[in-house]
Amino acid sequence: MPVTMMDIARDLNVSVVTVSKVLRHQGRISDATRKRVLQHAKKLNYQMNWVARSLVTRRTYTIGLLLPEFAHPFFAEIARAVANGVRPHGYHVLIASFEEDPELEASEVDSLLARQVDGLIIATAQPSRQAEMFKRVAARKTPYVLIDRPVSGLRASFVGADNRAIGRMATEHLIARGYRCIAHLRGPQVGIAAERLEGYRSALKKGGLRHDENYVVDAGYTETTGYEGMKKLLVSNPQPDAVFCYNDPVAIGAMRAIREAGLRLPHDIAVVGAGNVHYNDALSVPLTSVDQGTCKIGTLAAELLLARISTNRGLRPKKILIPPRLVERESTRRGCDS
Amino acid sequence: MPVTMMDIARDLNVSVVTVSKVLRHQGRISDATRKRVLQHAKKLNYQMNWVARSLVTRRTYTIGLLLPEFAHPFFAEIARAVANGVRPHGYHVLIASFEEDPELEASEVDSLLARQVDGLIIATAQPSRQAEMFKRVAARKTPYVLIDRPVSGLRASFVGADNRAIGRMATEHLIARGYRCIAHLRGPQVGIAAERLEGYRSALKKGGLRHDENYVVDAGYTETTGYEGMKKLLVSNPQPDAVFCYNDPVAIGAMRAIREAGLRLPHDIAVVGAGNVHYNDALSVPLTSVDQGTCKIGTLAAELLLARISTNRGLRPKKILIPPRLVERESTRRGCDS
DNA sequence: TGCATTTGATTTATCGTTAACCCTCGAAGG
DNA sequence: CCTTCGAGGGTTAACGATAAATCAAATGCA
Repeated sequence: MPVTMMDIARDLNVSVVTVSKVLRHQGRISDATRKRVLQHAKKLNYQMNWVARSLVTRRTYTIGLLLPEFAHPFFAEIARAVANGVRPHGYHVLIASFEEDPELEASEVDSLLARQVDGLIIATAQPSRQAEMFKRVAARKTPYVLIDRPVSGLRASFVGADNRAIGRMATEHLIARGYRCIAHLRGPQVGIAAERLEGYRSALKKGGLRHDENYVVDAGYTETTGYEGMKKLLVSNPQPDAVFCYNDPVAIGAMRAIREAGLRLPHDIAVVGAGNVHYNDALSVPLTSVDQGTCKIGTLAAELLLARISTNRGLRPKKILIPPRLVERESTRRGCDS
Repeated sequence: MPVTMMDIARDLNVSVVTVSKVLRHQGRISDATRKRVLQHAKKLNYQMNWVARSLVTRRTYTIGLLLPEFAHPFFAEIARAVANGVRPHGYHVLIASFEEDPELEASEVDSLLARQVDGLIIATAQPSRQAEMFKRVAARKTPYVLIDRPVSGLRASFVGADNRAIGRMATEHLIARGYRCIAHLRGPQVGIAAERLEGYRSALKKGGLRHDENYVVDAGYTETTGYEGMKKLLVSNPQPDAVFCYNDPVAIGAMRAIREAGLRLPHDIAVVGAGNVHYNDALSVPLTSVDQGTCKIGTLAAELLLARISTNRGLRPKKILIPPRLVERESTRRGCDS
């Protein structure tokens, strides 16, 4: 029912190809006919049928964005950056979230491939060594870029935070502020958490501080688990005077536990988070946090992917680590209030 | 390069149509050939080319989701609900954000239509009476559902919060808790804010309280503007003992202003927000808020749209208002601490 | 046996565009 | 006058699927 090139062609007594050429600014067309076509197209309010075009050009100008979960502010911001990054180049974004379910993830990847996306950006939840899914993507020669969660042993482009640096920076900050007994609420048993832990350790070592294994407690990645984790830390002896938390929600949970224990923040215990979510300022004690450059991750991933798409091969995988940035707030400012 | 139906057909000495029928579970096919086709398809790792299918069936199984902005938790959650809502029906979501720019919005709508989406879900920023964009959508007979922001005078389906009820519920709650001098930090000059204001007024009236125009102050929709707005309210005479805020960020800003003025919360002034963002619990004084059923908005919009798509016409526009729900926290619990 | 019906598959014609090649006509050049 | 060439188009054949119609062989039924 919508207007097609044929409608224009018929009305103007020219061939469909001529119309197509005009609309693509391609081929030799006289100014006269070009004008007529353009004018009539506008009059009929013609809109390209991208499905038809895609079929023949084999390009959809669509990229797939596969995320574990959108509601999370981190991924939401990435989605935003990706969409804004590809728009100027005429691309659109087909999103899919898989709620941290690896099987759903794989099936969504297949769907996106079937829809002929030109490229994929994935924050994967595939268990390591399970490269089956990526093989299928590679088999189609569809370019893809991993974000946030690297997959060891996979020759693929990657953009993510420098988690070691995050751990190091947070811990060094605490040391610089004079804290000496620094604990860590670590995240779930995956690569990211391990790297942040490693950064924490290396900073302690470099600062000449003893590393006590009791000061590292599993705390998941939510506020609740952070709260629980902190309660465990509070009974250790000696009580830590600072905590580096896996992420901001964990830090928020930890702060609640600290307050409930009747301790003052940051006077008795300082807290650093990671992620720098935008409401950190609004907390009772604004939270010092390591910003992981979320927006940049999305932007760079988009850039990288578009580069892969246009120069269709020859490029070797590129890994980009975004350097973190410390945003200091009240939760680590002992110097100021005591 | 990818495997096509023709590859399968050639290998098996059957026609392409036979393959197509098997894959669609349609038409009469003997068990023998069905099995052969299925087996060979799996062996070649065949994946449907949805672009080709869409061209002939005129259905892309793709819906467009147009949002003013994704990073906002409200819209992020809606996106999530929509995606999860349509997935079981085989649909995918093409997203576009327009950063509150009406012109960009219109151009994105055109792009999505050109990509032949089966339907659209839009949280529009088109100025009222500017239905040009919607006319183009309607001209294509592409079903669409508006969310969150209604457009007056447009015969279109809509799903959103019941803003009058939100204003009423928040205010009634304050009245029930014994507050008598209730102010309102209102949002920007659009429909939503006006309705919440209206709800606020009607609750005051119903509660037999006098309505003082000085108690209604513009406060935008961000924390900063909320902070500024509250400072103005604090110098009014008599000082209000409760504030209903347009949304949670505004409420957070207001709470900061209250604290900075040396007043206790909720003892001296109570605060209610709206939106019930998920970090309200983590604030210094957990914020009472009116939940607007964000998730439900997305889910229902998806449902409604799919219904329009499948029964292609005859349905008259349907407007759904999600009834709000009050979530009480510390910020309005005077009874408890005094 | 003869004719209608069912079964299982094939043929043909799109869907709306683009790629690749072909055609025509007038002007230029020898 | 004949050839050549380029400008300005047109023709034909995909792209990878589905819809609709058709067909041959097997089956049913009187």
